[in-house]
Amino acid sequence: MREVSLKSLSRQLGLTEGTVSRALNGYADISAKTRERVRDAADRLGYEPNSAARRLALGNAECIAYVMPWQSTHIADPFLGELLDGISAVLSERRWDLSVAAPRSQEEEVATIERIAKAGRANGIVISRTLGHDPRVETMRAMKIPFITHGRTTNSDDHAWLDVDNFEAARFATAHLIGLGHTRIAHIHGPLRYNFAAERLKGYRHALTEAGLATDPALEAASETTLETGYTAMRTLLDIADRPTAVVCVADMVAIGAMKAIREAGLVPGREISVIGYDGIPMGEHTHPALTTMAQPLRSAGSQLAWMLMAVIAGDDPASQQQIIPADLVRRQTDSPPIRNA
Amino acid sequence: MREVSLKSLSRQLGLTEGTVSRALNGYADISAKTRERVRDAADRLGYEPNSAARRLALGNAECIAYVMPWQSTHIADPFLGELLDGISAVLSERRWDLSVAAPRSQEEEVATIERIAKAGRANGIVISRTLGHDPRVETMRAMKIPFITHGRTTNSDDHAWLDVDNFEAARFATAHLIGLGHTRIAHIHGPLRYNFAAERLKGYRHALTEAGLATDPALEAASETTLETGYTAMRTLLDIADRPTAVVCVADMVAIGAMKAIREAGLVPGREISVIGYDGIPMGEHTHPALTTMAQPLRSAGSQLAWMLMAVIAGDDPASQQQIIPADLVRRQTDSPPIRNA
DNA sequence: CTTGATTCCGAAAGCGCTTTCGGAATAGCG
DNA sequence: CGCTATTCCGAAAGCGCTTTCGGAATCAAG
Repeated sequence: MREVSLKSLSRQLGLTEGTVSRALNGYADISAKTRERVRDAADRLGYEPNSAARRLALGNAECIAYVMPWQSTHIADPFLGELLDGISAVLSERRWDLSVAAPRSQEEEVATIERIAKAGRANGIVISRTLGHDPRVETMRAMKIPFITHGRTTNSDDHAWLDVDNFEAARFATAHLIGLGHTRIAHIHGPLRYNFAAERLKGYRHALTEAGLATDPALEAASETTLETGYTAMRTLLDIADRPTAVVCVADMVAIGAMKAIREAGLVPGREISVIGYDGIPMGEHTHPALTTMAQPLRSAGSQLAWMLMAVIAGDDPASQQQIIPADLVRRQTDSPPIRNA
Repeated sequence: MREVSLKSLSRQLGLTEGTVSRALNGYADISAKTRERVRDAADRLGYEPNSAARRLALGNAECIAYVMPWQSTHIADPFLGELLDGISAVLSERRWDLSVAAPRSQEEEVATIERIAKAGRANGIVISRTLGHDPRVETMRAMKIPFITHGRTTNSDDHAWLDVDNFEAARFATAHLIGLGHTRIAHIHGPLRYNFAAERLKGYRHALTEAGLATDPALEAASETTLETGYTAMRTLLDIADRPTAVVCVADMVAIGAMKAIREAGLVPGREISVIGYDGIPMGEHTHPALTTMAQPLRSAGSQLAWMLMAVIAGDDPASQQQIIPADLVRRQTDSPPIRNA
């Protein structure tokens, strides 16, 4: 199997490389007849332009890069596949590539981004799990490379992003519990350097205040977005004197961990203590009892991100590519009015 | 921020591009002094060679591609992150790229591989979830592009692969249950086109035969590798006349689904019916009761695959890059002797 | 001091493709 | 039929880097 190049193709057709190239790329100065002839031959021989050569000549990487967050907790992210799938779907339409980098520290994250930008490896970058103040965003800004973030930062007026309305989601979930009659509502929040975690905490507090309830530091417990840390966070919440009758969790996995702690305390989630998760992972339908949660449409996030980034690359104002998606309450079995004697 | 190129760098140093290039690449015909001088300047200015140009000149993509399996069930794979992380880890040492493609059908899978090979986009390809007879393997063979598969095929003597000893793992799990005294042991298997599923089924049957027990088609139920299908498979197993007292499942998610069905039938997993999963996902520690499973070290699979593929790319005989990893029984709470009156 | 071996760098070609430019062949017009 | 406007393709430059080759300068040896 000899590599079929532009040279061999053109020689076989009795044309110049330039002509064949223009025919393939649909230039108007090639007659319809020869264009057909060239395309047929290309298909037949399975010609595919060498990507490095094309990229060099075009000065275009035809590639976007996804830089994974380095935190190890993120590695088990079940959404990664969907995200990549979504991005890849829109890229493949234009035959662009998706390159994935997995930095191993925060410094490497920044270094990776710099290298991608300087080497012209990609036309744009997408990152997720933004921090309130995110050094990655700073370097991408400095590098002047198009980018989009999955999640806002505290200062993201001028760049492209796709985010869930975290504040509103947490506020809504909390208000829902208040509506059910709860007054002692706890919150297990994520690491507050993550903007989504900080926003959800704010939303939670806002709902309390809004309803005339006092916020209580004892009712706020920290966790990572893992089952284990959700479990331990819930245990501390169970130990306090005036035990909460409900808890809103920063993530479904955290909620599942919390449910485990609740069961171990001899209580049942959704009766003595209501639990609301966040994410809408499939597993939530199958927990015992089934988890009530704030679900967000993740399936489309990847393609959405890709579309928006492509627009920025095409020259659109990044500030015009900002989109907020709502999260919906999915009521299952872990939310109910508080029990009188609890 | 003007892109710093070889030209601008060399001009600034009063040297030729060729000289600078050789200095940077450690050629011996450059004096130590100028080499230092060049490297300093390069670091200072943040020079990074343009990747397209480098690749073209080198005739080397410095990149390997991971082609995701197209099955949607796989998209929620929690291991994807670890896999990519592992691959990326070894690639980044050599400053290679990892490119990810997500085909949307079986035809596209093959087409994607062909395009990668023809366009010289990557030096090698890794795929996972191999089928017994896998068209992807055929095309990679035909394209003569180095590749490695995560999982064997029925005919994989001549290519590189990394695989778990599926047969032995299933045999061992089944034998373990037999050792506990079970005689009615069911198996929920995965889609048999997947080689791992077929192998595990074989191992299960072998263990029975080995112990002088008869295999019973009624005790073999099919599922995907999802919680839902595991649930429904278990329900059919619960309905048969002479109910099994134990079940070995093709995957942990399947086992979790099976446990749900068992609980719904008013039985408790690990008492009336023993359950053994496969994979060793973190969630298994937190199910209720905790899931006994055959665990495999997945964390290192990615880097292992990458190392081996690199060796093949470097010219090693693919047949020399084959590795089998064992799965270990992790006993938790769902395996126990059968109950007398069950 | 001459010759030959080294050391070190400049010059130039080339990787495979795209694109601009100019000119030969054809068509359109009076 | 001659002239200008079009149509279509060939020629050539260039994308930014690597690498081979040759030659000037330096060195050691005679």
